[in-house]
Amino acid sequence: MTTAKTKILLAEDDENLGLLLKEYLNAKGFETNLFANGELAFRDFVKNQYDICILDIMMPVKDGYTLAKEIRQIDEDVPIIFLTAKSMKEDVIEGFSIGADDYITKPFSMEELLFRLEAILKRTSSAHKTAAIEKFEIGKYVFDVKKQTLQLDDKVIRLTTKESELLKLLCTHQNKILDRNFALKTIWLDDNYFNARSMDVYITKLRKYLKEDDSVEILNVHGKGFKLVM
Amino acid sequence: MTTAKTKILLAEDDENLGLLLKEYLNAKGFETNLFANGELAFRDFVKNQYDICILDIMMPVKDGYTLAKEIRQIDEDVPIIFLTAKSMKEDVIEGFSIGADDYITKPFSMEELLFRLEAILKRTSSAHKTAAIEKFEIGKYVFDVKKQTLQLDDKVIRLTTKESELLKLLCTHQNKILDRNFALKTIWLDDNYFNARSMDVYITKLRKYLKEDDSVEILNVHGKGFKLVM
DNA sequence: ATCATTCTTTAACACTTTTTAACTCGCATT
DNA sequence: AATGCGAGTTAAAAAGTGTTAAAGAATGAT
Repeated sequence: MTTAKTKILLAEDDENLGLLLKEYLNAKGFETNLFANGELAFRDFVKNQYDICILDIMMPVKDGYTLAKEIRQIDEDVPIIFLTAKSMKEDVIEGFSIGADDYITKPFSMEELLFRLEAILKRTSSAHKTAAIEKFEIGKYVFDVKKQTLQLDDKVIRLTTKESELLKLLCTHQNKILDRNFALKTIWLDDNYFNARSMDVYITKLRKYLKEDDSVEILNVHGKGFKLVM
Repeated sequence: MTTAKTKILLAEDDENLGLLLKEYLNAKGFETNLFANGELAFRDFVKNQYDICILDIMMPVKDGYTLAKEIRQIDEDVPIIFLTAKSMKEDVIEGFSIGADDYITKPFSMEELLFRLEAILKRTSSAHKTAAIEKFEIGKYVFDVKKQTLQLDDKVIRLTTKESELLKLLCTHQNKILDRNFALKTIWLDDNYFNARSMDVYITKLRKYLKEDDSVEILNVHGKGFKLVM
């Protein structure tokens, strides 16, 4: 039996660094595909199966963060590592790193990258088998995150992506306050006024879906966020 | 079903001690996230679900006591252990330990920490299942903390967050004086003049809600605070 | 490509929550 | 009784939220 090589998607606009990384990783036994911007990387990601993605944040045409978000749209699980400039503020990186498995600040050593890479692959490959089904019980409802459905007895409500993302955040914070801005940055990527209003609209929708069970409620905490209590 | 690791939030500014504790706890099967100050710890707490918090009192930027209060704002139940310097007076510690499940004076052995940790987890994890409903009987009223409702016979009054928080504090101090500044710092985080006046407005509101039962009263203790008697 | 459908955002308006202001009353110390 | 400060109360201001409908985008089928 032949063990397939671990496939790496590498998005890096700096050609020197990109080729260097590719050479190094391939020498270490990986199969690396390099793309000069997020657009090209994404087009290839759609067509191929990758085990891990290494994305530079700063890239022309499509930046790494946007790319990561798009990758997440079609694959919730593939590990993503960000490459960030050291000059970036910690809180910015923190925002970026949401949904990422790790980030490395430039300049970094090849060894460091390899180390983290292996740590993540180890961690995710074992977790992969168990984390397949993710369901929440919300009162009498059953919320299937992956299938984006909300089930009550024999009635199945199909949720949209945004509805599902928001409900998932509420569930993971159940009986705690889900901070408005956190939710906005996580789901909408930007906590501006319009996105905030959009979120309010979705809260209304979720409340409508959940109104059949009085033991479940989405409370508002003025100026802070929302709380799913049950 | 997979048993998830118990997640520990560790806030400790002494890097040596912090890493040591983290290593030790992880070796014992916990998943520990270490933060160098209260600010960083809080930011992460908002985003993640922790099973227990271990907070050093003395920390730069944001001390452990302040952090604990903010944590309590969004999570009433998560166990909190304080790490305190031995030099602290007992009465100070007592004040600090309000809302905490335990405190350990430095220096302490790893074994001691582990012992207390497990004791608390045992205690709270079993309580968790029952303590889901937190209700107070206030005369003929029933106050549901989680759902922020005040019920009298078949009439249900929906309380706002601030109303609910204040009433809860009054209930936990029933027939005892609820200190003004304590309440302000707990709910408003700051005991300035305007917040104090705001609190007075809320006292008026609560009195109105509770006026149907003469056996219940919110008394003022001049210059000290308020007392819910019944 | 075009149309129909679904999802998401924007707009509009009503309503709530919280804070601030203003005025009044009461307690305590002189 | 006079003073000063704390507290009681009401109302308005300021900010935030609830809700519905329609516009705009994205998606999928013909």
